[in-house]
Amino acid sequence: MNTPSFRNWQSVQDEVLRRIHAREWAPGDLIPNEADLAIEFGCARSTVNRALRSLAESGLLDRKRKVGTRVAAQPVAKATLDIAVIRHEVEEHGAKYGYQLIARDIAIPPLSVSGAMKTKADDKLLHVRALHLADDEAYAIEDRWINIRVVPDAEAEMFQSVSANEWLMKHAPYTHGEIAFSAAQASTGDAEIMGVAENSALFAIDRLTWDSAASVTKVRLLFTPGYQLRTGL
Amino acid sequence: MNTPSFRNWQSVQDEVLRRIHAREWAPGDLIPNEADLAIEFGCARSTVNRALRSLAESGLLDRKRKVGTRVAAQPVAKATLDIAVIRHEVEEHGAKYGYQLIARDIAIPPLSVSGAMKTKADDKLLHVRALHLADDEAYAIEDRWINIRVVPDAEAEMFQSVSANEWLMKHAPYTHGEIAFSAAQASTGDAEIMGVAENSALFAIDRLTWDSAASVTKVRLLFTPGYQLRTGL
DNA sequence: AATGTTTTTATGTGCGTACATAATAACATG
DNA sequence: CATGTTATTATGTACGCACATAAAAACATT
Repeated sequence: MNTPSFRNWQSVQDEVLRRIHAREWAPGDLIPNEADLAIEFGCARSTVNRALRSLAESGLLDRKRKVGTRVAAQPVAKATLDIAVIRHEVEEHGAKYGYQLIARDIAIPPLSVSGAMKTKADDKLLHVRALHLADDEAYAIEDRWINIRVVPDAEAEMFQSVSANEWLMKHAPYTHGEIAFSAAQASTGDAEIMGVAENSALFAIDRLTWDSAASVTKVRLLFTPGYQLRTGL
Repeated sequence: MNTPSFRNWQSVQDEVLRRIHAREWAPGDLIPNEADLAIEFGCARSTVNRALRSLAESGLLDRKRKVGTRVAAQPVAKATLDIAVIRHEVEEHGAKYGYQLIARDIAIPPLSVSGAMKTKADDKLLHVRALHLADDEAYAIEDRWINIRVVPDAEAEMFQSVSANEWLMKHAPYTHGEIAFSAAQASTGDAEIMGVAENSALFAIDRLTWDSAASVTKVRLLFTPGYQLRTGL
């Protein structure tokens, strides 16, 4: 067997993928070590390392020091979702973006919110509710609480024409966050705003972002029926 | 200012993150080039490269040859979801996993399925419907079509005790796939099987996987109300 | 047999150099 | 002036070496 010499990490990766896929290396199998592969492929070990590391990151390989590299038995499919600003999402679909502020006030949030955001139960937060439109039709309802202790500038912003969704992206950095996807039934009020049947199944995204130890904002986005969040595998 | 010498790529990354977060490098800003940063940090350029490349992969930096590296203006939040085998998902919640086959037959699928799977309209596919349980309660309904031309072994498998979800992971490799998340209303039949109210809002995952140019399987998973798919940011 | 210690081994990472490549800027040419 | 050509520059990556580190295996000790 001649070795056609794999000079770059991508081609090494492709060859590894081919072998996994052709079942030359079956799920659970231990594959040769980096040094041996480097010799076989006619490249440096670091090149093999780059290829395998990247495959491990995407969940296709399991690597352990001293033990070796094995093909993942249960290739946990890792789907990476790009959560963009809603305006961009709409415009990328080729639709005209629209925005309407529904309500804006500073109030003491329900305990579920102050609890999740770890603010004091009697701390006032900025509460913004808005509607995002695509081609003049309801696209998503945004219900957001903003920690004005962390983002004091938000108090001066009326969110009449710029959505909190977009404003915060620019003005409030965050260190980490949590995101959850679920399905929810449209409440009477939401159904009316969106112009859909009551109890429609809505796609919901709940996001909570943090700046170090302090919560920045908590938002729930409810999308009109038919909305799909898609990605490749 | 003394430079405390950043010896490994992680600490370089942390320092870069700190500067971005502290707005020393604001969104949209061009940051110093790798060579300069390497000098400043007292490490090799390759170490800086590793740190910046990784940040670019996670969407926080935009890099272009010759142009340089800039802090992403709209840090597109990339959420990576781990889509595991349902049994594992259930067991990780500390619940007892259960499985029930609802139906299994070989039939001509509706056009929506043969169209998406790019099989001939009169090609027969293996159709499996099953219920996944957690602590003896309905967890998710699986409705799956399998391309028996691509996975002939599936024809001999009855899926009485092993779910197609799990069996395919082991026996049918795929090269790529698409996944979509949405919300759906429970049909009368599904509601009855799951023991939930009709028209409940269910979380739906649709997945279509390919082996090169041939479709392997198309599946829709409907989760009982309350289900959440979560991850960090 | 149970426990602690040392060796071995495969991955993880750092370094410095070299060259490849994309995109821009500077320059030349009709 | 418009257009084509050539430098310049920052990232991208390959290479070979060195050493760090985790984990298992081999060995020694009680």
